[in-house]
Amino acid sequence: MSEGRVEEAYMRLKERAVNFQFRPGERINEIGISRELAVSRTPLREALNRLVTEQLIDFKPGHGFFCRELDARSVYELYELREILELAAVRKACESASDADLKALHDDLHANGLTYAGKTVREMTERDEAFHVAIAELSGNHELARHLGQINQRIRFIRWLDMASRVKETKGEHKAIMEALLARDADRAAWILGKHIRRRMDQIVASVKESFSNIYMAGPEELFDRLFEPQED
Amino acid sequence: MSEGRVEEAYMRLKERAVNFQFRPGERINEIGISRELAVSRTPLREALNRLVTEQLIDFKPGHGFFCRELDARSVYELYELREILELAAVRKACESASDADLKALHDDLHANGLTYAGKTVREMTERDEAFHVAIAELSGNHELARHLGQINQRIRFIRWLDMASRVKETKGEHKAIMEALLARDADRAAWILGKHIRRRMDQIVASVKESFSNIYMAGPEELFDRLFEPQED
DNA sequence: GAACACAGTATTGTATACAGGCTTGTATGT
DNA sequence: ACATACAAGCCTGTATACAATACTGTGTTC
Repeated sequence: MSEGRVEEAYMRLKERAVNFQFRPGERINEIGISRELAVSRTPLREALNRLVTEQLIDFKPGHGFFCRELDARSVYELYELREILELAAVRKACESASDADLKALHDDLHANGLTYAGKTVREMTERDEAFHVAIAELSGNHELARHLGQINQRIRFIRWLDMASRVKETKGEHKAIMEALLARDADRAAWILGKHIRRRMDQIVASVKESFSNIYMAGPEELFDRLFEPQED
Repeated sequence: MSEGRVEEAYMRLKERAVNFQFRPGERINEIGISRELAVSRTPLREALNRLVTEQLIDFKPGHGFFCRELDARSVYELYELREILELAAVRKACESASDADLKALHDDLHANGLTYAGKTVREMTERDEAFHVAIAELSGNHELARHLGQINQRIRFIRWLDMASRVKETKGEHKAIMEALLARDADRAAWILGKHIRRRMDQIVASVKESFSNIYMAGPEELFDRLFEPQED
């Protein structure tokens, strides 16, 4: 027993589903994918079924599995939900995180999180998400962090689109949030974080509405791997 | 093609997993269950895999599927998470729910939600959860309601335990929350709702810690079907 | 030219078979 | 009495086969 063909298929399919390496609405051909992943249809379908409950894959009985579609409304709701969870998390973190953990996050942010020159959009988005999830973990509520993680999976593609134009502000805002955290100023931390999340929500939603599929068609891979220019400050 | 053996197995297994009709930690014998549900192991395992990502079933590669275990810490975190989501929802509901929807919820509460005499614990817990989910839906954020629903599944068993002794207060508190909602008084609604959720969190967590498995052993079915006494007021 | 019918093909849904690991019970030895 | 080793059985993990359904493209008719 090789202990994990399902596990591997699950992770690789999740990667594809999160990144929209399938086209929205596209049917997923089980035979084709099973050949690509070198597994039979049985573990493949088990993995797909896991992704269905995470809403990363759609399933229509009698028709098969399909790539999810993201509409503007869901994106809006998911951002709203993200804001709710993150604000609650940052307040709890201010209350109950240990000094050592706060310092560790601060040091990590300053070591890796503030320079974007020469980094790819993909890398910066990863760092961005990691910072936010780290705050959620500092709340001490692991279930909260888990649900935030699930939400993040579903909007990661959008964050990529957004990050391409938002790196510079992100940097300063993360720094400000971190400082408020270190000062254990819950109101200020929540205020900055809320602004940070809501900031371009409207633009994001609008861009989903009109250009989501276009952008996808243009080839997302190119975008993710694009390098940032050297930074000024 | 009968369009849904997986679907049916999924729902029936979910019912069992939510209600702890499997013992915590117990391995789920695929052959046995597949006979009971009259399906083969293939769709059964697909359904089980769905439940794994909902954390209603545990999976250990190479060992099979197991009934989840609920520890006190998770219960605490899930209650905390529930409070976060419900408070945010009730505030949004105060802002943006339509008068008609508010009135509909009010009428439904008064028609069905306030009498417990002769009802079973199961029925009252259902009504309780339905009221809270209805508020979440009134927020207009369907993703929020969905995540709340997922959290509720995992703590439903605990709510049953709790409801047996808490019906009377529940009734009054629901009424008060509904009134604050109708008045669109977000602060008051959130305050009451928060108290309502937090109220016996400590006792609940304590009771999980010591008596969860005992209570289970005693036969949960008996508890769920127990009738309430006639009410005084 | 458009709509419809039909046949052939592709694809899903499920059962079953089988190999390999896990578990359990027993027997043996200390 | 306890621990350990071994063997038998059980169960999981996965591939494959097959039936039933959905899809596609072509030809026919109005």
